[in-house]
Amino acid sequence: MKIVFMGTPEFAVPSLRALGSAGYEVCGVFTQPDKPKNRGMRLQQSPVKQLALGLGLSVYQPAKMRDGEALGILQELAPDLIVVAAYGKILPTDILDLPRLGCINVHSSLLPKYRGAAPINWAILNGEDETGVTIQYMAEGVDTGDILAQAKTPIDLNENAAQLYDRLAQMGAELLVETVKELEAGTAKPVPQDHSQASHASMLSREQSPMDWGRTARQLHDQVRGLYPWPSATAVLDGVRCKVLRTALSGEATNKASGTVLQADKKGLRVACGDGAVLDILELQPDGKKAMAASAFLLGHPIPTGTVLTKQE
RNA sequence: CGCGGGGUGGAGCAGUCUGGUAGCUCAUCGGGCUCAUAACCCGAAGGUCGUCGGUUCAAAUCCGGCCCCCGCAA
Repeated sequence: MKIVFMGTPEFAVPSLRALGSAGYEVCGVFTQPDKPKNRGMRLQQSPVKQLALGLGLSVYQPAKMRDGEALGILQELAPDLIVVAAYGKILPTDILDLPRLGCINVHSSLLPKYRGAAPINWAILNGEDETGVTIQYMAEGVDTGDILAQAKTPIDLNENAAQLYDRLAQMGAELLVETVKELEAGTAKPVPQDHSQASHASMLSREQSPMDWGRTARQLHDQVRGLYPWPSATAVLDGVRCKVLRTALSGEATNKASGTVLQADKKGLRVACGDGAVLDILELQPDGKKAMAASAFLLGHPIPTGTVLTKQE
């Protein structure tokens, strides 16, 4: 069976690797064009491209999917199946209709919940205690296709988006291979989504970063781990803008105003939140510096107890 | 050449503008206090100030090259 794989970021890497390991013939890999990224604006290859080149696979990086060029390439490759995992482009129907077995997608949520760009982060941001991966047929509407398979997993209270991302990427890869086998055997049973239960996970933005101490400790904790590692939750401490990388729910209660620093010494940095619960800031990263323990930051930036933190403007 | 911050004992910072005995908080080690302590008191060890070169009587500090780390933007 010939498969064309489409994917771009790290999330897609385990899936591509798994297809190869399972013995499928990946006759072509589509990924986003190299783009100037990072300091110095150097051209950067996507993680999927790097793996594909390492495996000796043919790589295609069309700028558009709708100008016929991509369709032409695909007609020549003549895949039986197209597998998409976080490709970052929307496929037109003429491509969706091309492969004999259709186009399937690895999505990192329990569809129909969290359709869209950042399902992993939003599951954590919303305080979900469970999420998963879905293998779906691709339909015209983004993430609206019939479901071929799903796998659930609990979200640990202290798990951040990066950790969950890695786990779901792995789960997605395993579920993908199982599903492809079923498609091949003709035993797959697609189930339509319950569209009334759909929700949307929009793209993340840096505007979500500033921590509002009027929110509950749990909400802030979820913000910190849900936005990790990018764009990260941020707070201004001793006049320095810091990414807040890791927090813990102390379980303590206080009657101090939200944003009040209750403790700031070598034992910890604790802040009163809107619901009277206390958030423990464990690890942060000041602008221009490396990540460090909150206690280390305090050695060079003493913060008097009773200081009231305000939301960064 | 996209914009910017930074490299000072193990950690986080000050000192650099206005060259001249390397400072603070914490950690470490020793001693003391205490029923006891991660608390407190006393003392000690530990630094080629990223690197190479230049200016100077004298450079962490001024000038130039290089290396490394990080934030933003994309």
